[in-house]
Amino acid sequence: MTFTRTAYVILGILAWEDNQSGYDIRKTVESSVGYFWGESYGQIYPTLKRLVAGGLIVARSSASAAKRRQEYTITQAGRESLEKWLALPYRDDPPRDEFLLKLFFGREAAPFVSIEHVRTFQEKNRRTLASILELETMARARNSHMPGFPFWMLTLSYGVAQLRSALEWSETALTVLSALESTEASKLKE
Amino acid sequence: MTFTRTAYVILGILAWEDNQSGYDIRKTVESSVGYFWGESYGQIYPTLKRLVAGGLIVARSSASAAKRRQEYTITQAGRESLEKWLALPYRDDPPRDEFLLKLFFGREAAPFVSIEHVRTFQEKNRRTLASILELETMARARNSHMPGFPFWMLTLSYGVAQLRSALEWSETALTVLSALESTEASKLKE
DNA sequence: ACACACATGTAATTGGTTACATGATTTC
DNA sequence: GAAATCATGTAACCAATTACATGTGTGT
Repeated sequence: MTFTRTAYVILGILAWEDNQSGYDIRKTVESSVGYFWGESYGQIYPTLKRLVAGGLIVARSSASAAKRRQEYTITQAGRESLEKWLALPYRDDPPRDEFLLKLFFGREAAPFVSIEHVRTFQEKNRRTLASILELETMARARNSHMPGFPFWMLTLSYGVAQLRSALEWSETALTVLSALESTEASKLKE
Repeated sequence: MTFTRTAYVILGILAWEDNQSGYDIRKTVESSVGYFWGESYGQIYPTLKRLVAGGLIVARSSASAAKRRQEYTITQAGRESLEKWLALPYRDDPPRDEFLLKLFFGREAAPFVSIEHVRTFQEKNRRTLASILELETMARARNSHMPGFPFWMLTLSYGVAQLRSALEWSETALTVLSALESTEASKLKE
């Protein structure tokens, strides 16, 4: 049997915090690795079945079974499979950043278009940075005893560093672009 | 007719430098936006046909037709279509960074595994940074007169900023991880 | 003669999202 | 009683890569 990366995300999340439903797993993914990894239900539920079939997780109906809720636990085989996968070289998928693409072709558009894109980019990054910082504070307060904590912090500090540098860059980008806009405008007057 | 993003990449590249073949376009993409955008032949050739059918580009056999080579030129309709697309909000596709994912789950693996991943990450980033820097130098020397030049430089400076901050981060990450490794090791001795 | 770069294209597969469908439980 | 959240699942679709297939021109 062969698994997609979703399978290992699920295994990782269950190794981190056990007894979660598909629904829980999605929420956990969002609030832990969400900044750099996403999973959809359309991917999670079928993968859970396959993981059960492969013996890497086990399902049990929740204790308060009123809610038709399945909870999953990672097995020893699951841990071993996760560990093996983690030791494999990570794959970097081909990059596709539409923001940069549109900026690159900026000269084919009206000047304010690129400025608008950079502003949107800036706002998005500000919001993401704020949420990571918040997460970091909460994590430090509640989870600093967990063995996975330092790894979590590393990914957060990476995010913070990247976002801060993106925000710095966007300031200079806006300067460059508005200078460009005014020279464009003065050219039109001539 | 509806086009994928590949179509707009092609239009953008042809607006930038005209009379290119499918093969050329791929090379140009690689050496200009390659750091943040990739295109495969399996995507380029069918898209070229669709763009011709839609009247956004025109094909002509190369002057020295010996080499069975099609060259493409963007039409007025093509420029307009590109401009419209550029003005649309950029979409950010859901992030998926397997490096960060493996790092996040690092505690489920042997300590050296994460260190290895960070080292690989560092080397890749160093190489990419070097190639961007080289590209920047060449671009400045040859293309600084082009109207698209400032936009190009913005994407390059973004890349440089991101990579530098990633490289800084990886130094501290390695420090954290090796500290972790030695405490792990001393725990085993006890 | 061989290898490498030029050049074009298709078919199979992948890996994924989105929309749809359904219904229970909790909270206001 | 309405709305939001919890909860699970499937089907349709999509955008893309990869592998395959083929052949020419150029440099050594």
